Amino acid sequence: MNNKRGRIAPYDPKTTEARWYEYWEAKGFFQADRMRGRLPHTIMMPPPNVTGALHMGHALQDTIQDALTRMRRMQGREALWMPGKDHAGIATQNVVERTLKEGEKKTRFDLGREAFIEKVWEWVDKYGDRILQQKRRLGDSCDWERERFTMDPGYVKAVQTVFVELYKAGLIYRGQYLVNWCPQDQTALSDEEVDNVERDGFLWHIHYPLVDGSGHITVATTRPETMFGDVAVAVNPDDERYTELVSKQVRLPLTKRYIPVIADYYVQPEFGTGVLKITPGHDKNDFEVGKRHELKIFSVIAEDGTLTEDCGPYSGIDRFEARERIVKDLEAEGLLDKIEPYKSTVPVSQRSKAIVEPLLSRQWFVNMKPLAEPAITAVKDGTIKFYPRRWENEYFRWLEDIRDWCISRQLWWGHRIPVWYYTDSDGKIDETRTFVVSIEQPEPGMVQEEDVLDTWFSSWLFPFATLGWPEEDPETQSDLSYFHPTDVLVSGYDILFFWIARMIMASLYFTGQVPYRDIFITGMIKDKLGRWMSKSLGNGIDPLELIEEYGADAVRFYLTILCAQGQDIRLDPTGFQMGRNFANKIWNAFNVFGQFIESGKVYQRTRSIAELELVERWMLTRLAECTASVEEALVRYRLNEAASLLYTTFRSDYCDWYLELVKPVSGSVMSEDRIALAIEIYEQLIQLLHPFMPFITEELWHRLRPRAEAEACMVSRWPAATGERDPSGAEQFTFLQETVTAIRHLRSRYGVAPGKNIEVTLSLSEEQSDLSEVMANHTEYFAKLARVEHLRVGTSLPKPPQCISTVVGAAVIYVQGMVDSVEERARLSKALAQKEAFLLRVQKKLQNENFVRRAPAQVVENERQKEADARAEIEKLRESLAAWEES
RNA sequence: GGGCGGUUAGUUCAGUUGGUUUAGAGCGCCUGCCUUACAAGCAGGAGGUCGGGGGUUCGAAUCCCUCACCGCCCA
Repeated sequence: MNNKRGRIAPYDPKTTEARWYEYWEAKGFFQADRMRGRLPHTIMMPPPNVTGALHMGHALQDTIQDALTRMRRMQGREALWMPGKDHAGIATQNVVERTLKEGEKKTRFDLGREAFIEKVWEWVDKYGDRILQQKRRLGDSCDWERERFTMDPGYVKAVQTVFVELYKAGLIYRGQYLVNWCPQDQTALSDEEVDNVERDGFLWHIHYPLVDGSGHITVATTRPETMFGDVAVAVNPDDERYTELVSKQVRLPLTKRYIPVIADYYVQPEFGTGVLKITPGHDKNDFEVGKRHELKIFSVIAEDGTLTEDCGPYSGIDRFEARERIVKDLEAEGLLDKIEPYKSTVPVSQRSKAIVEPLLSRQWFVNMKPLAEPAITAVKDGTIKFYPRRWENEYFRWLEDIRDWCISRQLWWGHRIPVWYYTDSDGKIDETRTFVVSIEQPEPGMVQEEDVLDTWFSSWLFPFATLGWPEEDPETQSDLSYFHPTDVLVSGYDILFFWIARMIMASLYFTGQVPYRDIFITGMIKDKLGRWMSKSLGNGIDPLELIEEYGADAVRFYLTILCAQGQDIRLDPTGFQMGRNFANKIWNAFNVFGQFIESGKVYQRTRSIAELELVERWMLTRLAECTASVEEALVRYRLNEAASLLYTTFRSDYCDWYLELVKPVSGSVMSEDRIALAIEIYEQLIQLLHPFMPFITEELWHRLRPRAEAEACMVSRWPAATGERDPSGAEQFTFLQETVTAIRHLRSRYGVAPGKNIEVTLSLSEEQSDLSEVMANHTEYFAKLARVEHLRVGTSLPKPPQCISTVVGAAVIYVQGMVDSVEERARLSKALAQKEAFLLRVQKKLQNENFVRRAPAQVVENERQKEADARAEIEKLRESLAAWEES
């Protein structure tokens, strides 16, 4: 849509963004090739789930990874950003099960394992690429040719090899232990997949009658439904209330079973009644107590969460319904003492949100301690560095107290465990014989383990399994030695243990190298109220909608601005306007000189910096400073600093000052040499902006000059930080800026019509005499920037009649032709008061002997300079004020 | 219970090893303007005793202690 003057429409990202991604990909710019013999730069993309859809977290992390990759590529590194996707065991299986149920009204058991897996593959083939397609909209410059799926044949082999190797090394074992069991998904979970959530519950006080008839002992429990698994009641040995009861027998209520009273220091006397029921089959602590006292273990809850057949009339009933019935029946028998409200911590499956049941089960485990130790060392000795550093503590805490990893899952979709069992004559597993760990079937007739591996057991290999490991082929092997270890991992702290720490362990064990040298931990994106974005809350923001509305460049730029060192981000979606407006600004700025560019013509600057005019010298200086700072910020992962710096340099320096001064007046054209410099600076700025806003910069880069077929901004050479500078010219221009701003202030303050020309006298102090000539030579700047028609410049000029004035440092500015003595005196007095207060503070510092003696010389010198400046300014202000008092 | 992070302008956030910061930016707000690149814009402006208290220091938003509130992780 055109604005009121009917000229230029705002920048439309849609057409630009669609065009360039295809171009880059077609030219093979995303591909990394070790044969080019350059220094590599590798980033492993955290592989998104095949079931996933792009969310703000991906958008943020991809923006960062892409910016780093693009910068390194432009700097001449062989930049590999390795993409992939994760098979996501439970998530994917759930999705396919649901569609199966909705579509064919069948369960996976109706289909059987093989047919079901076939269905999952169909689903993955159809929808699995969705998220990676979405990532292309962001502009991700990853090497799609290398894309890997954690269920690719080669990857499967890597996972199996890892299992076999770890088993051979004695680090994988099978055992019967109390595991976290999710009754909903009907699988075991690792400790990391379980959250401990505080819930409102009750503490039931239940009488357990003493067998000798001498009364009862009262047990306090939060889980009465597990009582059929009780094997003892326990008291603290030091608890005198119960000393006499120890080793007596009690009758388990609602049953005829007798169980002993035991003494164990695990019991806290002050909790409840000081008597606990011991249920080793359904509580981890009780399990330990049971082991100490050599008690039996009863499982009374089945895999589906119902009570087992050992529970008499309650068998087959769901554990929570059974709880209510048991309590009611206890009450009926007069065995319920009381019910207290109680906040208890319950284990909840992160995925299904179902309450996890500790269940005795035979599973596969990894002994983590030996793997953890080198991983700790790698961070302690600085081989791996965390950004921000504080995540080290979290990392160490987890690794130093690491527990064995339950890796088997009772699922169908995933990496089937490479273990084989002998069968008996009925074809059933022969439990009397041992098993064989092997990738291939060791003997005909042997059957493979039914369980699959935890998805993270494949993800933890990602950095090296994607680069060819464990193939012996020298071709793929050299990719591994060239790109691994990778340079930096960008990820959120939510998967620090699940993935990041485990990758370090796996890479160290299997390649002898760390997987990456730097770990950049991003904050998490929350909603405006600081809540996690979730489907159930409906507070999620879809990055694709944002891209639709603002453009990918705008979304990326604003996310970069927000991504300060690991802080969580409360996202206000209206903020993306900033990025959109900035893109529009970049677009329009091009027109200033772009309208004069003759197509096919090459504009080459002929003047050296010394021959340039003042604002041009200043701009080149600013550009050089900006370039150096951007690079420094990027290398330190301070992307937000780099982005804000570019924002200010482009918008304020380049547009508001430089372009305003070099653009031709209406009707005339721009000189070729001016165009050449405008292009030169603009080109460098958009190159620096390219990692953050790849699309618009690519488009404009091509408009600046005739480009050869294989050229592109994304593979252009990163601007050198050692640009031409003119510090003293820059300083002179800075003074001019301050003067112009002061004049504008007066104009605005006194309501001078914008179109009205004014007459100005600039009176410099004797010390500023060198500025006098410079300012006098740039009256045109004052005319353009502040509509100063007549500028008189000199040292210690007298105050002209009929004027208002202001003070900039030691200089006085008089704007002629207007008077408002009341306003003027008020304004000058206020300025004077402020300056005097400032001077006082500075003087106080300087009068302090300790300060002068102990502060660094440069700091003291600065303060002295401040004092001198303030004195000069105050003097000028007093003079101006005095002039008013006289009139 | 232990650990970590946060508290800065109306709001969302920057602020590096304590001193070029007289604490900045975006959005919002006020005033004026369609000034021939841009109203998704320009110019000017208001607005903060940096959560409270104490300490270290010549000097603290920044370091230390303590308290309060918010959030996260672990048990």
